[in-house]
Amino acid sequence: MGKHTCNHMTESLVEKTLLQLSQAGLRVTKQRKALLCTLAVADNPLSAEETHAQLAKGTCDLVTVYRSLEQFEKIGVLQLGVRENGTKVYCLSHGHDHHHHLTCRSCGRTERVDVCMGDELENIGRSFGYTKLTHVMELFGNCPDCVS
Amino acid sequence: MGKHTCNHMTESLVEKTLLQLSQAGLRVTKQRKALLCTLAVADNPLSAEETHAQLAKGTCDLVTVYRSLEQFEKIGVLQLGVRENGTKVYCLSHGHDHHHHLTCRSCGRTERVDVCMGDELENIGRSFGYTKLTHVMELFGNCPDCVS
DNA sequence: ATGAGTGCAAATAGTTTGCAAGCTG
DNA sequence: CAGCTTGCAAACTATTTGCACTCAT
Repeated sequence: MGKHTCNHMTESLVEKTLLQLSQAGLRVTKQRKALLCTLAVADNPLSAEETHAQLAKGTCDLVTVYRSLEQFEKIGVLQLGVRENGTKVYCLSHGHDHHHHLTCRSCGRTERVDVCMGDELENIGRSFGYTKLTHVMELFGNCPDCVS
Repeated sequence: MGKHTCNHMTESLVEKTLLQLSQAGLRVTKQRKALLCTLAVADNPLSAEETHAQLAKGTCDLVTVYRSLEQFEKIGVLQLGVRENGTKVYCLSHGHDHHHHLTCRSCGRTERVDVCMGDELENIGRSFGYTKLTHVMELFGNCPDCVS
């Protein structure tokens, strides 16, 4: 499986995201390109460690992954999630299609859940007078292969 | 503020919860009583460290807090949440009123959000063939006093 | 009395910070 | 060439594990 090359389908997505970086005043480096490429081909949210592990050896230090992912999330190109154990995970915000995930707590298999009541929730937040609202929503369960 | 004594309002709730422990085959110890008492009077979800800090000095080791909270969550008397930074937090499941929280990321102030689309979400999970579904849902924002 | 529960110490996992050197715009 | 970015080392926070001892049932 292509470890550090982007396929045709994800190429334009990465390009578009890199553009967003510049627009946000961040610099485009080979490390960041590689990171975005990895996230673009991932079919589920990745933790910093996992993202790092996907990169060709020597591409980039783990610390850089942490720092970049955090910055990317701040400018909105990545969406933040949490695992049941508290680990932070990130996935590309494909345009405006905010979504969530259903993760098997046994094997890690992940399904995409397009339902999101984020707006509804954030309106509630607004009604309390809160601003800069964000939310985290994750589903966990045992997948069909992990009936355990 | 009453650090380690339960007031009248929370007393019955703690008693009821202790009963649930026995029914689940767990033992009732003075440490666990103290833990539940602390959680019963807390007006927002507490992390293990925070729970421990509320206890009278010497009541119980931090490790015991971790172990107990985890077990309590497993038998359903506590509800698990996550902070934006991944820290796990717990609050008493007052009967069946599953709920969520809106937390100020600056001062920590917390509001209770009674809206929950958990059933809806867990049905989606079931439609994927997943079992033992749980979910985590937390809202974060800046409260009116922390416009920053 | 028997095994669940506890405390203490130590190990882990995930993440953050400091600082000097490197690269982007 | 200014300053954002990176790497390396080290510090930290949250949480887990091993083991002998204690206590609830």
